[in-house]
Amino acid sequence: MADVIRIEEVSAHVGETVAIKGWLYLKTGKGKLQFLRVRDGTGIIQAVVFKKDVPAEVFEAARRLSQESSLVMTGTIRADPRAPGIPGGYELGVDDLQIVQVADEYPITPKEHGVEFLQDHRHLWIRSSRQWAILRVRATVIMAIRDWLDSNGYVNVDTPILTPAAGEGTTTLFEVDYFGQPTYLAQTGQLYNEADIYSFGKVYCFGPTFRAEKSKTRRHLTEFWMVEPEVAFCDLDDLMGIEEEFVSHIVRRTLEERGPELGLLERDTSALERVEPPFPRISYDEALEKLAAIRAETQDPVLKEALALEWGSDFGSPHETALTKLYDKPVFVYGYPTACKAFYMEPWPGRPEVSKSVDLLAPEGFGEIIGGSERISDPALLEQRIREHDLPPEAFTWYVDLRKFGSVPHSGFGLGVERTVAWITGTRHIRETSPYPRMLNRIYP
RNA sequence: AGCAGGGUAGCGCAAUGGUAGCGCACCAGGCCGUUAACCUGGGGGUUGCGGGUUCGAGUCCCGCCCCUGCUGCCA
Repeated sequence: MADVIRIEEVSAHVGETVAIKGWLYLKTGKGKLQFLRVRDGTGIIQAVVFKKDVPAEVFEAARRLSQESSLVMTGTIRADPRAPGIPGGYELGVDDLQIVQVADEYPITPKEHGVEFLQDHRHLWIRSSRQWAILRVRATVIMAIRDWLDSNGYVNVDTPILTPAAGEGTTTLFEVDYFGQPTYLAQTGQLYNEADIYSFGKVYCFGPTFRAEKSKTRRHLTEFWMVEPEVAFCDLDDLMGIEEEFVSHIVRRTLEERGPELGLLERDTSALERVEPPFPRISYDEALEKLAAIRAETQDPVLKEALALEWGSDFGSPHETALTKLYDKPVFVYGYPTACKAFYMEPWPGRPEVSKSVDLLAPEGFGEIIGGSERISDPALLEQRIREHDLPPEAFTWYVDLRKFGSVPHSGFGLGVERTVAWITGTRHIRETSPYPRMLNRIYP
């Protein structure tokens, strides 16, 4: 039997007789000619079955194939500019064809479907070319994340998912019964990261996090993946430098390795090619001024109302969108009011009402993909903040301990994988960037 | 949680209070280069659930369930 090749590598096999194992994605029959578009997991290729070139039973088999039927084809690869596929431009002239299974009537057709129907069939929907491309990009983003961190001196030290107390008292947590003791699914690994830097210097944790927020928006999941680097002897400026190198690397790797997928998604890659350091850095105060200016200019009363903001409040979605439209690459906003941020953030020198925090907002209206800060290094101040936020001091004894044994300025951030993939792929709703998204009202399949 | 929109064939949609229809998918037939092919024919319905108004309800009224979009919260 001919060697089995992967569609991804088809250009290296022109003129050869090969075998391809896969599933029928689409069939357009034409009398004595059958066009089969076949997926194998690495791409899609058009296979052509001519009645005069194959035995009658092979042609009959091709005619019987239903969408998603599994098959093994043997034939010759040829270049043909008419041929669709990923990558396009090549097709298989079929000599022989074995059906592995004729699929039952497949519910997802090439036509339109509603959101609920597609989500109910997520186990099948992931085969669709758009979903396939997004999830391939996701895998590359994850590889680029690990690659950059591993090759820049970060040690991967994963943090627990079952935790005894809230990481950031503010958000709602999923409670689980841990042998009779109430325990929570982690919403961040940051506090443990802060312990780990005192052993390794630079660390990151990477895994799923859980937030029981009743959010129903295009940018929220209740279970999402987050990578959280944490660095000793690192201030807020250093942190922004790390973030822009890190994010630029992720984008560059995706452009290098997932061109066909981004093409299928019709992503404007010129916008991604501009993502190189340095990124603009604006303070919260400057951002407020820019928003006020946009607000003064707009004729749209709805937007005018949505952009109203007092000093001291955190940005909402409309503010982020308006702000990022001013730039053609990701933008840092730093120095948020202390009152709207977590308890552990270092205050700005001389301005206790401002924290040494920084968010990174993705361009084109995709919004926040990173949240980070310099952490409090003084034990007395940290204890004071725990009291001010009404957190149970006994749960944070170990965390305060870290400030007593060689405390140093340190900073870290969390990057949301799904939001980053949504931005890079140009996907409007975050649910398509997770293989099996968990949301308010969605836990199946 | 708030505001707005929606639920009719497997899927996407239509239907002044008066015989529930169209496209896709599916089945049968035709077609030698299709790009979500096309042509001819065919089967397929408890109109989300419960009550009410009416001679008559997919359509109007009340309650409930579910979905979508946006906002808040955040990555």
